[in-house]
This record gives sequence, C-alpha cells and structure tokens, in this order.
Amino acid sequence: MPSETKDRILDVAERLFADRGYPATSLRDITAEAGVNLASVNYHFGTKEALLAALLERRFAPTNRRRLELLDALEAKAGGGRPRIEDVLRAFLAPPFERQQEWGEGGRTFLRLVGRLHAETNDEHRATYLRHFEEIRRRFTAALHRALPHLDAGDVHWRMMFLIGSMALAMAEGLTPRPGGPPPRDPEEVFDALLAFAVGGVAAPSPCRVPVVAGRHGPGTALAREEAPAARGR
Amino acid sequence: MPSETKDRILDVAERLFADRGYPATSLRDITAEAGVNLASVNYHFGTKEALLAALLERRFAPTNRRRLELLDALEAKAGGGRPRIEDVLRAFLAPPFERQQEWGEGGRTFLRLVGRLHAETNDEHRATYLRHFEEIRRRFTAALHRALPHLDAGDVHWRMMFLIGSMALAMAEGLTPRPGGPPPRDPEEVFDALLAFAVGGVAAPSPCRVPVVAGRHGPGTALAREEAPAARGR
DNA sequence: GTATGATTGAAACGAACGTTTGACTTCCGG
DNA sequence: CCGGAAGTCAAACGTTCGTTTCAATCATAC
Repeated sequence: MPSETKDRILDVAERLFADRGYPATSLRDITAEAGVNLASVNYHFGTKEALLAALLERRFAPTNRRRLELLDALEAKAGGGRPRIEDVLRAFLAPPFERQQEWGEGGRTFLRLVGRLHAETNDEHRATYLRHFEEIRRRFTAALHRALPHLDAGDVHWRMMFLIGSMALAMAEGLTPRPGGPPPRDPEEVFDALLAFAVGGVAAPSPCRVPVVAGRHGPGTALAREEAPAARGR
Repeated sequence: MPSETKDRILDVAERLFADRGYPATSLRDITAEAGVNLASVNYHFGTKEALLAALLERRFAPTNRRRLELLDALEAKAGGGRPRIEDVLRAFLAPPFERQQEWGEGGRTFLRLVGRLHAETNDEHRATYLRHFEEIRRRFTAALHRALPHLDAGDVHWRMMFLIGSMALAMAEGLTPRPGGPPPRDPEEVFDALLAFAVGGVAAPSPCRVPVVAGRHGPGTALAREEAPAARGR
C-alpha cells in the first residue's frame, strides 16, 4: 500500500483544522497525533497550504459534483419554467448532509471545517477554499433568481449570502455539542430545520424600503423604524 | 492626554483583526501600522489576548446594552402577551447596524470582526468573545420562544442559530466589496434585506416533518425525501 | 531644579513555526 | 545478492512570534 501515512495525515489534519482552525494548527500537532514523522507532510503534500487543498479536494469534489447534478436534473425537469424554491435549496443544502451520513465522523468533521472556513482569514488558503465554492454559488444564485423573478439581482445575491451564513453556522457550531443548549440533534433533523428556515427566508416578501414611519427615537432612519405598517409589493 | 497611543492601537488592531483574523495578525503588524512602539501593546494591555478583549468591550458593551434595552421595552409593551416576531428580531439585529452608522468606518470594521469571530478558533479568545454574546443569545432565544409558542425549544434554538449565521456572514462578507457580485449596498439596505430574510425564516412553518412533494431520486431518507407524505404534527 | 511616576524606545529573549537536509530503512525487479 | 526508488527518521535551518528588559524621555508636583 502506497500511503497509509498520507490518509492518516489527511484525517487528523481535517479534524484539527476543524477544531482549532487552520492557522492555529501546527504541522507538529498533526504529525504527533497521527503518529507519523514531521517531515512526511512536506514529503507527501509539499506545503501546509497544499495539505489543506488536498483535504478540501477530497471532500468537496464529490459534494459539489452532487450539487450540480441535482441542479441540472432540477432545471431539466423545469424546462424553461421557473424551478421551485424548495427544490433549488434542497439541491444546494442536501449534498453536504448526505455526504456526512456516508462518511460518518469524518464527514461531520468536514462539515464543521467548511463552516469555519467561511470566516477564515483572508490569505491564500481562503482563495483555495473559494475556488471550490464560487462556481457553486454563482450557479445557484442564478437558479434562485429564476425561481424568484420578482426580486432584483441584489436581493437574490443577499439572500444567497444569508442562506450560506445559516448553513455555515449550522455546520460549524450546530453539530458540536454545546453547554446550555438542547442536546445536539441528528444531522437529519438539523437539515430539516435548516431547509425550513431557508425556504421561509428566501421566499420572504421583498424587503420594504419605502415607507418609514419612524417610532420615536432616531430621526426616521430605516433602523429606528419600529411600528412600520408598510405593506410593500414590488 | 493619557493615551493617544492606546486608541491608535485599538483602531488599527480592530481593522487588522477584521481583515486578516486574530491569529494571523501579529503585534508587529499592528504597532508598525499604528506608528507606535512594539512594547506599548504589552504595556497598555498586557497581552495580545487582553487587547482583543478590550477591543471587544469597547464596541460590544454599548451594542448589547442597546439590544437589551430594546428587548426590555418590547416585553414591557407586550405585557404578558406574546411579542411580535419582527419586533424581537429588530431589537436583536438593529443595534449593530445603528452603531455602525454612528461609528462610521470603525463601526463597519467592527461588524466584520464580529462576523469573523463567530467562526474563529476554539481558544480562549473565542471564550472572550462568547462571554459578551451568550447572555444576549439566551435572552433573545427566550423572547423568540414566547413569540413562537408552537415551536419546541430545540426548533427555536436552531432558528436562533441560523439567524446568527445569516447576520454573521452579512457582517463579515457582505460589507466588504467583492468581485463578481453586485456593488455593496448601504448598510441600511443590508439591514432591511437581512430583517426580511430573518422574519421569513424564523416564522417559517414547522420544519418539514410536514408534507413535502416533489422530485424523483433518492431512497426515502430524510435528505433524499422528495416525495414524502409524512405529515407530522407536534 | 529636581525627584517621581508614567510612557516610550531599541534590543533581546525563548519558544514555536514551516520547511529542508541527509542518512537510514524497506521493498522489489534484475 | 544487489541497485535504486520510495518512504521514514532525527536533527537542524532560518524566521517570526509574543513577551520582557532596561535605559531614555517626558510631564508634573514639590
């Protein structure tokens, strides 16, 4: 077998990156916990950065392939018509959770890592991560716009952002046990809750920018509006 | 004047932490850009960790005070009755944006930092951050539960999570100019869009252990469920 | 003016980091 | 047997980190 070492490094690095973050995890931590030599990371992967890239590739490629597969099927079925919002969101949100089931603990760890990377520092490893994600975001934003033709591009863009934020936090924090909250649920339940929230948010009525009947404090800014009647279609 | 140096350090550190993340920003970066001596950070704040704490305290204290103030007013007005979902969410979401207006560029920078810290590494500075946030989360979760009495505690907890995720990403990424997307909007517009999304998501019908109709592939798991009749009340 | 406490300055500390080196195993086709 | 590629190992490389030290400076009260 060519490299049991390689896989051990990948597994441990995935867990430690997810637990402590990329910059806060040293190669010495990884190699010590994996029981391999320090130099083997550079031997097998080149650099720490390339280790992250390999790690992302391993899980991201199948996940995103599945996303696009579901999206293609969905759009083919819709023909020229508009796809259903829930179908689009399901195609976007389900694959990571599917993979999590299939990969077991490693998959759950990966979910947390992905959630964390969404806010990770601004350097090249962020670019490494975004390279996998940008095409997905672009295509699903377009699909969402077709499902919500009454919104302008900016609104759709922002709702996609909010959606990603919900997903990321659900993955990063939601799946780790936390004191004070209810016990963590099964990932399937989390998925159901997330999808319900996402559909409700994405399909919400257009943000009402027009009438502002400011409450009392604050000179009528949108923020201080507290008693807005303000029905507003588009 | 006792410490122009102290404020310069705080301002620069806030910006650099927001741009690059806490672990990736060195005290040398901060002091060089602020034009002060390296040792002055440790002189004025003690440690890098304490610098972060001071920085958070400066912005968080008034923001969270305002949140609780709005929440108290809201609950007083509601008496024993159930508060309106939108009012609760507005009390939670508006103060950071209000502060951002009042603080100008520094406030906007702080929003990005807060968004980033939600996914920051697991060490003590994360605890530092959470110390400011946990009480807020607890009180608003309770208020949200009163506004949504038909949901169980778990559902409310998760919707609060999703809400925080949306807010965090909106703050962290949404306010920084990004290639490929529409030009960044005014924070007021972002706030309106976020609030609309949040109300829609939080007030969504109970997670889809309710009937879902659609699609074809997938063997009946919760994730692949696309044709599930499965009504399930509570 | 001079003593005193607060602040700044330049330099160094020890530790930890990612990476490289070169010798040492291990394994297998000839 | 052997030659050589593939992999492992301990040790060291040069850098950068947060922090400390201690002398120099400044303001202010006596």
